[in-house]
Amino acid sequence: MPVFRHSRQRQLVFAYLRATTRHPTAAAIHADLRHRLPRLSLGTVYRNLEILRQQGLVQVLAGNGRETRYDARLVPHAHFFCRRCQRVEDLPLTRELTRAMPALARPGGRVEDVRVELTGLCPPSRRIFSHHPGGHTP
Amino acid sequence: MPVFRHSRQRQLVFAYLRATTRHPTAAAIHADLRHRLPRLSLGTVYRNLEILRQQGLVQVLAGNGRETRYDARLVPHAHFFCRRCQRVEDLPLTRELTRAMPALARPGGRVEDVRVELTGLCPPSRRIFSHHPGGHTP
DNA sequence: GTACATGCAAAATTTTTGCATGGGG
DNA sequence: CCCCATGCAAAAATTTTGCATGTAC
Repeated sequence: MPVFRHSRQRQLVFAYLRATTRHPTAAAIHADLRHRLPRLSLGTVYRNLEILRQQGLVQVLAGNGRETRYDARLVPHAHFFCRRCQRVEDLPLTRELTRAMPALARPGGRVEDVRVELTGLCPPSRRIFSHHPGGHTP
Repeated sequence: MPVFRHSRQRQLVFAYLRATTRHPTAAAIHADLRHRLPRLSLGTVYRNLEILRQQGLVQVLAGNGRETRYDARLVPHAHFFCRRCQRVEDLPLTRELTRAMPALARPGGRVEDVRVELTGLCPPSRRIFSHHPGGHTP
């Protein structure tokens, strides 16, 4: 296992993720960081995200859509994907759930990560949907 | 919303998913079904998976790797991704958990799908890992 | 007969990688 | 100094789509 260094790029990617609550894609991170570091390449963003993930500093959100999203919050939490506005929202996980989930796995293995993802409509999006004429539930 | 038809291809894709426990990727489904239907195209597999998902007949697994995997089991269950052997295994979800999870969401929205995914090492893979010389925990 | 579905191939999208060069420890 | 990291561009991998034609209803 290599000894990872602290490059400016890696620090920026990590700091950016820690500071946002938007669960950005790699492309979004790249676009935003380019304002500060114009020569930053998308490949470098991907490479750093993968390294940070290996270190357990970054969580990967798979989601429904096709782009992978990233998150650097350390406390265990779930994610809510709104299928209309495409936003991802953090949800607190109860202690109870946090404890109950690794226990689902077969004994003898090793659980390294737990992911809870809900999909649906967030409250504002749901309101918009029900105001639409032509809804199929009059 | 279109009135979906029952084409041979769609029936095959669905029947295949119902019969397997391997959580295959679109490419794997295509490869296997080609033995029965040589002219089946990968695009058609993707289109049908998307339609079946809209109907709630197929669940999409996001996982860790880059390919999306599919599942047609109807009972609520979790998934365990082994990072070594790359297999995906079903885990039963307790009634309690099944009920507790939609309740995490903010009231006023609508939860349409819940996904629980664990990542780590399955029991056989963990054994192999600990037999490796050079492990860092002597 | 109409609208949905398919095969095929091309395009679009997302992610990874090879290589020469730069820089942290 | 020695690796690790970067930028850049090309390649790979995955998913979507346009179009002519087929087929379920």
